[in-house]
Amino acid sequence: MENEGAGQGLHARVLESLGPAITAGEYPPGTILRTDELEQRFDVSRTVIREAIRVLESMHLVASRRRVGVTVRPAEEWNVYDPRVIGWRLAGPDRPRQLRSLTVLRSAVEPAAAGLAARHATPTQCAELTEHAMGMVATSRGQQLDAYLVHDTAFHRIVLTASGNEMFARLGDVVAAVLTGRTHHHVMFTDPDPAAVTLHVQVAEAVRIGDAERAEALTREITVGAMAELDVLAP
Amino acid sequence: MENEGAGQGLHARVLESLGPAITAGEYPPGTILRTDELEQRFDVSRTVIREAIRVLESMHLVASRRRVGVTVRPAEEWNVYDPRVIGWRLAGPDRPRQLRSLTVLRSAVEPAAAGLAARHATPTQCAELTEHAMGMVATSRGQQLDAYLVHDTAFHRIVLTASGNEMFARLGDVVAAVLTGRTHHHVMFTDPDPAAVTLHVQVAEAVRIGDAERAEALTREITVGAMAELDVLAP
DNA sequence: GTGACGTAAAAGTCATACTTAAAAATGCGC
DNA sequence: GCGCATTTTTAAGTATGACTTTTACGTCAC
Repeated sequence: MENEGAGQGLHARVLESLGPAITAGEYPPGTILRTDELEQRFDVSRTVIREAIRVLESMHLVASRRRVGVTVRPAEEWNVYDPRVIGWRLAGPDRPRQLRSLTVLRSAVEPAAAGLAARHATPTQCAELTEHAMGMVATSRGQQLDAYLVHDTAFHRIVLTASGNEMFARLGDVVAAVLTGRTHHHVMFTDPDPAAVTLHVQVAEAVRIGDAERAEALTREITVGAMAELDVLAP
Repeated sequence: MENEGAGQGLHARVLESLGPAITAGEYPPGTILRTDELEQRFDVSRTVIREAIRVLESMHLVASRRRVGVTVRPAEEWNVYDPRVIGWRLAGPDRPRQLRSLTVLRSAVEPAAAGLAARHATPTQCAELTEHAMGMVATSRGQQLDAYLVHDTAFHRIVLTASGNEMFARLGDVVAAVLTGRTHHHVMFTDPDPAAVTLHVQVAEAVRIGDAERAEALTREITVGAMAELDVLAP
């Protein structure tokens, strides 16, 4: 996930404080925030608070109504595909749930993307794919998890992009976040599953020769593995 | 798609003017919008413009930099999952492309959702599913496309919700938009494909008895049909 | 109790003054 | 003429006070 950090400007600072708090459930649905209260709390002007509120509103995290105030909306109404919302939830107490739902999404999307990639990938993309698969092999043993992760995320990002579907392509950050989260939460000592590494190599090959069926099936195996892995860890 | 229309407030009015224009490609990437110029154009105060800009910025449609202005970002950077962005693009010249990419997304997600629904659907949801499948049968003949559409969208929305995955559930609006768009663009005279109607009935049944494999396979058939249908129409 | 009405509270809007960052122009030494 | 530091300038960012609009809520008459 792109680290926008505190962003620039005061409104971003307010946003980076309220956003995580709301998505963490610190303000139950229906909670009312008053503008002038926030003004004092953050010691900034109305302008700044209002702009932050507008952004939260566009994420459907809050709704602003006259004579009432800014009310926190229930989680079911949030724009859960907003990269920032995803980032905040991954950083908060809802992390396990979020990681799980994203992995399920990934399981649905990535096989389809791989199938399309087999048809549409450019020679360059095929080459990069093979390259990163090789990189994964090279770094799959001996505590090189960070280097491995770089190749892994790059690999999946390329598959999603090569699918030629813009909606798939924009999930690259999400997948990267899941993979990163997985690695850093996992037993950082265990080397990656050799079977998974092999699968990646095979996917790269299937995409290269344009075998959509095979690329899809192999990718499905990868995601099934990811789901299984999550089941072992999760509560 | 939820018709937020012009929303309330002046900033929403500005947004509903700039958003569609940008997503329609009327301002090529890199185009610079100056705040005071917009102020005059819309005859509103700085506050209003700034709030609208903040929202566009949160959608990654524009980036605001000091001493430069508000620059329009390239389409690859847009938050294409934002419901409003989807709505704007569906209403603009990019409609065919958008409809296509959403249908592909749907093809990936819905079968998986149906599989999960077979495991997690509540009795109530099963009942509703059957009810709407019946409704589709009842309205599938004799120019009742509007009534049919109501059942169709409800059906798919329930499947997505019943999957128990929040990310899937939030695609309900998207699927509804695609179905609606399909119906209203299509030959509004042709009755729905009887095979598709039957498939919906069978999906409802599979979900009811908890046959995940079958629910997934049948839903895949539905989405394959939707893709094929699109291929016939599209340029 | 119900309905009309008035009040007040909070968001929304506007205008203006001021601050800050950074692009661009300027000037200086070499 | 070229490179680098310095100043200038521009447009966004912030702060503030005055005013408008919507609307929840309490009041009063019936």
